[in-house]
Amino acid sequence: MKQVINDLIAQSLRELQQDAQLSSDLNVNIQVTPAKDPSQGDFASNVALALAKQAGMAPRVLAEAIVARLPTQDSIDRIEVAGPGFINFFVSSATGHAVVQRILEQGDAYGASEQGRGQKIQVEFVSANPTGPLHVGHGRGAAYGATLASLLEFVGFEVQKEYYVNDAGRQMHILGTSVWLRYLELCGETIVFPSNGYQGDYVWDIAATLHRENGDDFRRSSEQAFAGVCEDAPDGDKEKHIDDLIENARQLLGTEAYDTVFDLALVTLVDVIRVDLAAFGVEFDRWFSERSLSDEGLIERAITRLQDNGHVYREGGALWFRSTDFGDEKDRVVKRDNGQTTYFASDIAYHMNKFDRGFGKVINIWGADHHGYIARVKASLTALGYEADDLEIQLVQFANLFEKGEKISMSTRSGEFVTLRQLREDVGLDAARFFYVMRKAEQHMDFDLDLAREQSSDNPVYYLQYAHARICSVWRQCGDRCISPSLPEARLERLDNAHEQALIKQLSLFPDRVEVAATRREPHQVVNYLRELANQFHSWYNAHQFIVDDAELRDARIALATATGQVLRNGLRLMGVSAPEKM
RNA sequence: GCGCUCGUAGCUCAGAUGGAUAGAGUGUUGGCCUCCGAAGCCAAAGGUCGUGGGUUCGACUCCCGCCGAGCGCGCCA
Repeated sequence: MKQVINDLIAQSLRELQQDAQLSSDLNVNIQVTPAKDPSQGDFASNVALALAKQAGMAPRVLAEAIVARLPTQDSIDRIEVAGPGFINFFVSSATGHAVVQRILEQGDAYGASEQGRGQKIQVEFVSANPTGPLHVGHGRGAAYGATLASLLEFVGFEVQKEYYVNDAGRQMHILGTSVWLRYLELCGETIVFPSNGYQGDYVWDIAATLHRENGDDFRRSSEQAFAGVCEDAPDGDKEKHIDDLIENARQLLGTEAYDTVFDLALVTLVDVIRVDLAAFGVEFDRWFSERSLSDEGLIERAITRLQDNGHVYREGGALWFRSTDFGDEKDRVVKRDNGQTTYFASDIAYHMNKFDRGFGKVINIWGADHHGYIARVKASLTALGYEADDLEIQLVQFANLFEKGEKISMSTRSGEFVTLRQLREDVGLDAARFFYVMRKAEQHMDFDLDLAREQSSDNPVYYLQYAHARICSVWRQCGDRCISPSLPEARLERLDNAHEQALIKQLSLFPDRVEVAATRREPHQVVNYLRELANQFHSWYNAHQFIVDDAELRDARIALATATGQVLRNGLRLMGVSAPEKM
């Protein structure tokens, strides 16, 4: 409908231009928005206001001129000029009835579109280091990314969901060594666990598996493990301490055994993460290994390409990428003086690889703490000859967990954190998913555990689900009373009260809101839409009886209720939230 | 110090590309079930949109200064 009105206005403007009432070189962006108040019609446009200056006419005069040239259209009953120069459109009720029909016909597909047809888009999200189970901090990115991916798919994009596994860094070595030290303890060695090691219980679990599968094969004495190691904090350097331990582990175990320990830790944790995410309703199409980049020579290739393009120089024994040429605030090292490539070099290679895989658009969902990397990654893409704007980075702010009015603080290293699994088991999948996407992603958010846990009216997720359950209940009631509504022949013109008209209009807005949410990468728009929809349904439900003796009216109302249920279901599905028939 | 994100009702938050009277939820107060699910509905109260300037027909929205919060500024990953 919005599009129809848009076209009408465009046509009117063309005519005015042909008649030379308007100059032909106008720069117009026609804006049609749903009206806020029924007295202002169904849709409103501010073109006259926006164009008044360019046209050299008073807004209201221009508005009248536009209206005079608007082609007539069955779907529009009335057009008015109002306020400072708005053009208000009153849509005919038949148009609304057609919407209800369409929803019932299209079912799960109502709201879908072809906007992104033929375009490949990648959404990379979560990508947490596999050094421990996911915690609640990762949940927001997971829920946001999964919902965004669903939205993009719904509007026709070919979407690939990817998880970048950081399996090559120092953190992984710290994890591997932490596992090995715990294993030594299980073998009977007495050790003082490094303050910088991973202390969570899961490290013990992996160590136990290691011991079960390998017996004492990897046992070395505590004295050997700690030989020549720098002192730990508080008196020593805890970073140096753990690095020395890693080096000792490598020496004592040899490559093969060391890799066995390392890989067991990696494989176990990636698996834990995969299972946690699946239970959270989030599935990935691909798990991309950072190590595979170097295995396949992609990092060297990326650096060579930068070099060939003349964007690399050597200084102080290291190789630097001159990212300042592309808007970064300082140049970045890609290869250290010890010959090792940096994490950033991997990132360059990874993004190069993404675009080489044919994605027209790549969306990275990052925690807000990574914002400092945007400039350098984009710089590298430009330097390699890619279009940096094809990489879109969506930052997700942290969510602070609150319980009993107090903030819960967390630390991965110490093992003190609420895991995503605990959260889900605590508040339930629906509430967890819903709470995470309820707010705009870049907004700092307080996650109220008590509220999420609450199975009461205070919990917003139930508000939507309750509306859906009520609709299903109406059908059950019909069954109990041996009434079988006939939807296809429903006389929808019987839906004439204000509640019904408001509800129908809201239903008609769904496809547009989905498109806006997808285009602007704002899943919370869907949440807001559904709350409005549920609110309109509840109001109507309270004001009118559905199951009435008048069969015509009854069928019409049940048709509208059913259509509402369908839209609620479609919206909730996008967010990974269930639409229960009873609750 | 520099940079990024943000600041809207007591609390938690919506308000794209500037548009009509700044909106929900929650909390407070008062109503509504002999009736399809009261996990619901209706109403009232609640605001200097952090602050001071600027741009214009019009600013929560754009520009500049200041205040406050979170995060980031490694040859770590």
